[in-house]
Amino acid sequence: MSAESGQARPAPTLEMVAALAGVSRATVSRVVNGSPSVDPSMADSVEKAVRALNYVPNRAARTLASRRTYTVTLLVPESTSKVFADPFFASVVEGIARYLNTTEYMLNMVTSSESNPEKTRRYLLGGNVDGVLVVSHHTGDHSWERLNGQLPVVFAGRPLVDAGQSYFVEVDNEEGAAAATARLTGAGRRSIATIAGPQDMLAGVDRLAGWRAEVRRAGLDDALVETGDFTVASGAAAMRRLLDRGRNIDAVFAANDQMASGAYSVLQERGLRIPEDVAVVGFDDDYYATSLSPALTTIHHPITALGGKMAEVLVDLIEGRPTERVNRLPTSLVVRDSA
Amino acid sequence: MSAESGQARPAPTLEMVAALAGVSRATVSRVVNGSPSVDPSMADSVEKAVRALNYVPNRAARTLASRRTYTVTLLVPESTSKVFADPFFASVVEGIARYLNTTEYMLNMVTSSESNPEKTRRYLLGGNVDGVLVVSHHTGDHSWERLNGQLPVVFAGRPLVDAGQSYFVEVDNEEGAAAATARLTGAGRRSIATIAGPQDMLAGVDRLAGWRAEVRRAGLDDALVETGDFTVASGAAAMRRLLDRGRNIDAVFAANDQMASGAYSVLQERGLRIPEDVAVVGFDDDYYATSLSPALTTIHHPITALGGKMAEVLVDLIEGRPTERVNRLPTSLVVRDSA
DNA sequence: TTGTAGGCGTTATCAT
DNA sequence: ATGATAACGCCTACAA
Repeated sequence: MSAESGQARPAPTLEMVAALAGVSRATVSRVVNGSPSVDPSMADSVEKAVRALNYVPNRAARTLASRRTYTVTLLVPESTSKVFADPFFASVVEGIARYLNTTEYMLNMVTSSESNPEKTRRYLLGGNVDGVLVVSHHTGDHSWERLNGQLPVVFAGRPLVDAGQSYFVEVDNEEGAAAATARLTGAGRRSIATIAGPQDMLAGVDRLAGWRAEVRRAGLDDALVETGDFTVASGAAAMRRLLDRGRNIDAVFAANDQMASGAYSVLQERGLRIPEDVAVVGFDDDYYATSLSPALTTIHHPITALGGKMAEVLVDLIEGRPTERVNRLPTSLVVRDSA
Repeated sequence: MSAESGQARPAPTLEMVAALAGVSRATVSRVVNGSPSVDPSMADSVEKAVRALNYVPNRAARTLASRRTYTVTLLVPESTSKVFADPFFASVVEGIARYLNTTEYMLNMVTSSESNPEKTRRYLLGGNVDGVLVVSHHTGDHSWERLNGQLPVVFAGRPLVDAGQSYFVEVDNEEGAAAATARLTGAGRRSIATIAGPQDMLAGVDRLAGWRAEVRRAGLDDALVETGDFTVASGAAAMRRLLDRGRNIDAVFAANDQMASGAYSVLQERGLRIPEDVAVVGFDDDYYATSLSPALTTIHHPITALGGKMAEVLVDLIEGRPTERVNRLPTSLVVRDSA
């Protein structure tokens, strides 16, 4: 066959279905949209016609008439460059896409060029979208909450200061960190240090708070703190500083698995056994957790679930269903060999 | 009616702009769409009105009337689960998104559930999209080329057997492999082995062919071949088999960086120095390349560019511009310390 | 329960 | 160059 570069036969319309089924367009519309009040026999012949013609409603027409787009936008504030390579982002998107697949909503992505945020803003407010999902890495960046009241928006992570109006879903970092630490206290460890994350990031702050809460609850010293920036190297450096304090440390809670990885190397280079001499618990349950030796006991960070929940909340918002404004997802302890 | 929760003032319409500018809707439409034949002064007042009202064309209406959606779909045949976590996929998408950002096309993703490909098919052919981009991992899976002739489609990677009709863009694996090998022959290596990729994947086949071509060109033995499956472990195993042949090998071209990493460990465990005793060149220039020690000399695989080119070709196709059916992207040698 | 008819915001075809 | 006036395909009161 000769490949025409042009389009082919036009898609069947509601009207054609109506003709074939011998009913009015209104009836077809009702059947297609699952209206409750339609005579079963009619519905039947309509459905037959739909299949015969392989009819699919035209989205644009539907949107124009109903003023609903059935589209939600994934807004990526960062410069397009690196986002997609980030496994965190990838997992969130996966969760979103998976949930949306169970609905009739479509996902479309727009990376708001910081060069021209107004363009993005106008697009969103131009009636082209039913709702917005914001996944940023500047944790707490809710600058797009201005859209609230105009258009439903759901954020990943809570804002730096919760003004009580934006919808968001976050992982319960504090509880997770406390659980990680409890694994240590529960095993009789008495000198528990932590390699904290950056204190200008919510995850860093919350995880440190969780560690501190549990350590105090157990009546232990809460001064064994060194901070890193979530990288392997910073974890190693922090572990080194901790050890150089000359105190006898028998356990470490690292605020993420990468820093735990850094701690491993220092611990091992100093001849300390894991977990015999020093037990280690991480956070995130990522690639590093399983590839380390001994395998890292850590806190599972439900990133995909986070995305799924975001999408769920947004759809609820769009359809006017009552929804919690803030959702905090629980974490779980994954026990392996390091603690 | 009662007030809808959250929603606000309706977006300004073309009609409102026309009223404010004191012209007809047709004229406004012309101005907005940059029609050549409009009186400058008129255009001016229209633009003023557009800004004043912060007018944005309604996408659905525009689509309905023009029968153009300005939307392209990224089709992901795999099961949703793992795709996003794959760095290759992530980079391709990044390239696509970046290019599309320079156009007026929107990107929307649909992961075709293998459970129900017909649904996807109907959506695509239902006039909801102007074109399709297919990124699959089953290299050569062009099962969606059936859409050709109905809707423009561009694939990542060439089909197993090129029937001469589907548009695709691929990286020149063969040339890249030859360049990698030439780095070795050029340095006077005489006994050059290769750790080939799976021979049921195009990348595996092409890279082996490139190695073979260069090795023969240099008049060397082309029997030093062992195959892996692109994983680190398989690379180590292949290296071991190569060494166990008892031949004196002074260089190795690994079909990807991960297998090169595996080769490194075996080489080092047998006390062979890199590159003094055995020079190594990889392919992909990924994370492994820089984290290995000594840093790996490798072939840069332009994944992001691949995505960008795909989008470019698709848009050209949609707009009826002449375009090459097959695009082969050049690779480049990245010289580091292993060869 | 089913059909009629008006409209959703643009583009496109004609005249003018 | 500009302006009426149909479509575009569907939804939704409202009427029957």
